[in-house]
Amino acid sequence: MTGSPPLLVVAGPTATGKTALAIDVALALGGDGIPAEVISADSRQVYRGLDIGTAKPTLEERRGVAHHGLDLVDPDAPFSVADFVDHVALVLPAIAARGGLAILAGGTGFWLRAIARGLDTAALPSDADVRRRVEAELATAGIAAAAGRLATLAPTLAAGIDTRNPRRVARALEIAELVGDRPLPPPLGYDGPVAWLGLDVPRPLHDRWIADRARAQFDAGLVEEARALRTRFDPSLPAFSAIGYAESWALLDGEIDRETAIERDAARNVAFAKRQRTWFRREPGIEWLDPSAGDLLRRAIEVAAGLMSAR
RNA sequence: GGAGGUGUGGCCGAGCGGUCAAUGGCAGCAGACUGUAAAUCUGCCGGGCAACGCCCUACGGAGGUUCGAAUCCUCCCGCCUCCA
Repeated sequence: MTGSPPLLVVAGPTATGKTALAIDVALALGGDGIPAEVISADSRQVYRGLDIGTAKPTLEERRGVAHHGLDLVDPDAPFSVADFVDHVALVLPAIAARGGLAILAGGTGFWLRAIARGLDTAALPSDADVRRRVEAELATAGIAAAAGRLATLAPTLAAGIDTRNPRRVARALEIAELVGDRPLPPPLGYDGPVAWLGLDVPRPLHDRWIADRARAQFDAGLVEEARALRTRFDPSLPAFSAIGYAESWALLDGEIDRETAIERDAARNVAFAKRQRTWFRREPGIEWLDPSAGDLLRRAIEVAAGLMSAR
């Protein structure tokens, strides 16, 4: 009846096996007659063509489990949390109608939170023209001037953001111009049972997993994928800040050798994982599991089953 | 053999007599993050301390000049380029 099915969130830093676990759980539940579908919450896997570099699960790896959140737009299309929220809002009711479980798996903490805690995107509109103007203002007048204008235009909003961060200032100005000065809306919450699982591996081991995956991606043709993408799209697109592409291009251009490219790829992933941990540390209620230790699948299935009966 | 260049903190790279424990970048550590979030931003980042100040160790090595050197001189070591 509800538009929201039980939601199992699988969080954690990159290269810890979130996707694989999500699929395993979905298959296990499917075996018990409960349709479970995976929703990827990954800000780079939404782009078509960024496959190897984003570790997007292949059709084979998906093993027949329905996936959402993948290949939503071309790399030159803007795609923000709000777009993700919209997409998921379409997917969720369908899963609910089938009496299924939604498994939201991914490393983009902000997106995970937007779904599982309910980001009120309607209260925080966006407008391309306003946005363009505000960004131009920021570029010419500078961050200090823009922050100053924000402080007078929308003191409440200004007080709540990092006024040294150009992106935050731009967004706050955009909101201020569109809806005026008002406090940020509280989270909407999730309309159904939710459980958070987090996957993490001890650092030294994780570093190795990351290095291995980086090499595997290069072996699997990441460079060729990057080369092809560059012929069709502007390399400065936000999508290509995904790890692995700049490294591949540098390799193609003869600036670095293959080993260096792999090393850099891994190093960036390690740093990224660190930022992800910082984010998830602040996320309350995560049950952390170590994929290198015990049988996390059993536990994950337990939690999933619990969610279904809590429905 | 001759001419020249170069050696700086984990890496890259400024500094070229004092205001230098040494700009900046990267990496690292900690953190923020309600529409670019694999993004963006902030703080810390030689060691020690009774610590808004002091001490120690530091700019290839050893000496020297100077009140004072990473910065000048000498020798040595390493690397690079050019001429033979």
